[in-house]
Amino acid sequence: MKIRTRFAPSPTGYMHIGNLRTALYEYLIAKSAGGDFILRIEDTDQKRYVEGATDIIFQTLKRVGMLWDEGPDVGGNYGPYVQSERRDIYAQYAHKLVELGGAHYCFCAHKDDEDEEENAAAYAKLKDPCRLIPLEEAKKRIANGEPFVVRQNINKKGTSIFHDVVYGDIEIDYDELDEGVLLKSDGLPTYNFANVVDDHLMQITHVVRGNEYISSTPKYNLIYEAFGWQPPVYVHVPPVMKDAQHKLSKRNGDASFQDLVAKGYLPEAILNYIALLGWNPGDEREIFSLDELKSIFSAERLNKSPAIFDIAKLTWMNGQYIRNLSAEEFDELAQPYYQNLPQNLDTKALSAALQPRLETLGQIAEQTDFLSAVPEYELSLYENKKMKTTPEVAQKALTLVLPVLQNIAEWNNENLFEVLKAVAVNNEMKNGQILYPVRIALSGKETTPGGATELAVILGKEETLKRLADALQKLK
RNA sequence: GGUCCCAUCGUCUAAUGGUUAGGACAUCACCCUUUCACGGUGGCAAUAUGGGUUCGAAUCCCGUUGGGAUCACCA
Repeated sequence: MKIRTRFAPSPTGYMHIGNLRTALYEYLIAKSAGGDFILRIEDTDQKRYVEGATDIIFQTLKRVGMLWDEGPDVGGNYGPYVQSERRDIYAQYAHKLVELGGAHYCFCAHKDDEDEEENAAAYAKLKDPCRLIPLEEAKKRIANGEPFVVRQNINKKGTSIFHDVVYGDIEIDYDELDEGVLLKSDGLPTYNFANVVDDHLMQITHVVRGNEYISSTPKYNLIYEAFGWQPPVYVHVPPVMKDAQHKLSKRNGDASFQDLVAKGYLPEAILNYIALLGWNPGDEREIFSLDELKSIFSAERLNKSPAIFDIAKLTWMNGQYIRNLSAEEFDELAQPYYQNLPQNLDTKALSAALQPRLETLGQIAEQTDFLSAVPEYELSLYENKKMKTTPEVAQKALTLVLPVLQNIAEWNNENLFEVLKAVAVNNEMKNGQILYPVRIALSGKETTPGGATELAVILGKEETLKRLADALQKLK
């Protein structure tokens, strides 16, 4: 049978990292076996619906290259793929489930908000009195327009056992299960019902979801059983954590996928990193493209315990991705970050200097701030033990360098370096005694992307000479 | 609280009864070097704990401790 998995997010806002990882695993389980990956939007909670959230889901998946075979926009044979458009289907199956003895109608008034939990506990533990209402009578009340919900029946006694790919066999007593609402009074299903009906109707073979659903899985199996349906293979995954105690969540202001992209992380690197958060290939490789993951992924290697999201390692990995870019690709990705720089810069040279020095594109700003204008700096910056420089040495160096650079034949790194080295030799100075002051004079910073000659190339002849002259003034 | 789940360096993890417990990030040192990086070499660093089982346990069993999840007309 063809493997079919689905990513079924609620459109409640930004795509967070845990969600994206779940989607990745779903995608990989399907694609590593030549199966289909389906996108379904679970918008049955109108209160939480956020405008535009669906677009973010589409864009994010496309951005990382996880294309879906069926979904709201591309269609498919099992649509619609938006739950709010499947209302009639759920109602039909809910009534059918009542007929089959798997659920009952409940007319207890629902008090909004406040005591919701106490409210629910009362029905769940003491058993809903509405269970005793004869079916015929219940139908009459419904026909009369009385508001109702459909509540699951938990009739079984003893222990439920199910198998999970990650956690193995799990046993839970039926006593622990409560008779939750399957169809709300607004006519829409709860997750508990919608996911079962949809997964069956859409012929989903593998259900991947957070391990917080483990304890309610027996309830879903009861529904499958009542309908005579085959339950899917379950793959419950542990959460992605912010620290040892807390899940990563947007509530905490933790970074979402788009936040990371905005900070200059590459989508490919983010995807690569999160794949490794709870999974490993069994050998020591760490850098993978999505295509490579497709060919080596195996759900059996998924981990049971939560993984803490470590931005430091992502940052390192992002640096690896940046370095693996071709010079052209990097230059193109960097362009948006060059917007505030002077017009006449040699950005090719700038990109070449930046590429090996960056871990995120967002670092471009701090690395290039001196290009617009030399920042204020103390003369003590010319002091460097290793280079054997002092402000006095610097003054001498710049005085010697200025006329030489004015007459240089061609303004490129090779020439500049040769010429400056010659200045050092001719004056019995160390290379560093010439080059270090030049670099400081050009940048006003202790650390820069590139050495003296590279900065000179980036700035161009005119600006370089101007900055050297300015620095000399300052040193006098 | 009941129930379920989890537990290897600071972090991500490997080792499915026999390894000097391996790798990566971070960190530290050194090398390279026109600063800083990149790159290279090396160091520090872990089986939560107590009992079993076994010739032999990170690995299997039990307890303890710690952590998480769940107990909604949210998903």
